[in-house]
Amino acid sequence: MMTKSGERPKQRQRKGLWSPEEDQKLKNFIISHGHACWTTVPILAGLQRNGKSCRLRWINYLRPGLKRGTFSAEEEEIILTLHSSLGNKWSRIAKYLPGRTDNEIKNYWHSYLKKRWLKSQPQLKTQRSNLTESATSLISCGKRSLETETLDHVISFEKLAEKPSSSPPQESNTNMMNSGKYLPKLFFSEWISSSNPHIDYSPALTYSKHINHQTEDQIDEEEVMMINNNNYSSLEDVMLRTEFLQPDHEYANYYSSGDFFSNNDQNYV
DNA sequence: AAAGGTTGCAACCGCTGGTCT
DNA sequence: CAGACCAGCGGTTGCAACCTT
Repeated sequence: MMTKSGERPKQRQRKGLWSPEEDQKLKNFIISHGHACWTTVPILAGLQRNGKSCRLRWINYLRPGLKRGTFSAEEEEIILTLHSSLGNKWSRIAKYLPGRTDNEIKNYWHSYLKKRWLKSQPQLKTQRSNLTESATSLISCGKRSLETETLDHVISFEKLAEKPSSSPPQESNTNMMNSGKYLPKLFFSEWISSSNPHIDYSPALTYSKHINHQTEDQIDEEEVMMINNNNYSSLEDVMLRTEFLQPDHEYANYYSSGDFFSNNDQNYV
């Protein structure tokens, strides 16, 4: 008999931090058997955990190829750029950061966000208060936290505004901030609907090309025009269109495919 | 030195969407 | 078609480590 969540009746399942022994058991089991069904993994591996917990532990901690330690400036840029367009879609952001997990990125964002907020520049405070004020009336009816939701986008926008020469030639970032031309679309991008592929993400789209490690020469004029004219329907369209140019492309797919079982066992000791 | 506050991060919880029967 | 199962996602919580007073 199974519960609704697919778990077998508990024989007192453990919670909390994982011990090194549990880690080893899980790691050994998945290396030798894979994980066809997570609900059966703890049973077969002899762990008093639920499948969800095992999955999370594997993905966030035990999976091979995970990067540990602080984020590089480049990774920060990628997160900020993608977040400004995608919102809190951590798993989607994580796809562009090989070796980083959605949980890690999410945690980093919330830590980073506070620092940025405290360090924020005086001239942006007015703009921020205007933004949060206008946002309050729209968001107050929702269950989501105004501080986290609105701030996320304000901070993202700050980052975009700071970029020195990455703005589209026809309009400076400062002007974008002041004119408010793009603000509502970007600021409320997630609030409106993060799943809507037709939302206009112009500023982030324009800036997104910089995270692909490409020089201007590598982006042909047609693509620049398409981006600036917003002919892509979403940021992912841009990313998908360019990701095959990235050296990390195979690396990123490698993790999502699970192919490491077949050819990367030498990573284990 | 100790108490209280803050930060960072691992893990849990509840929800959603896809798949299967 | 409906319901059950399951994986995955994002929000939230708990707690240890660190910092401040």
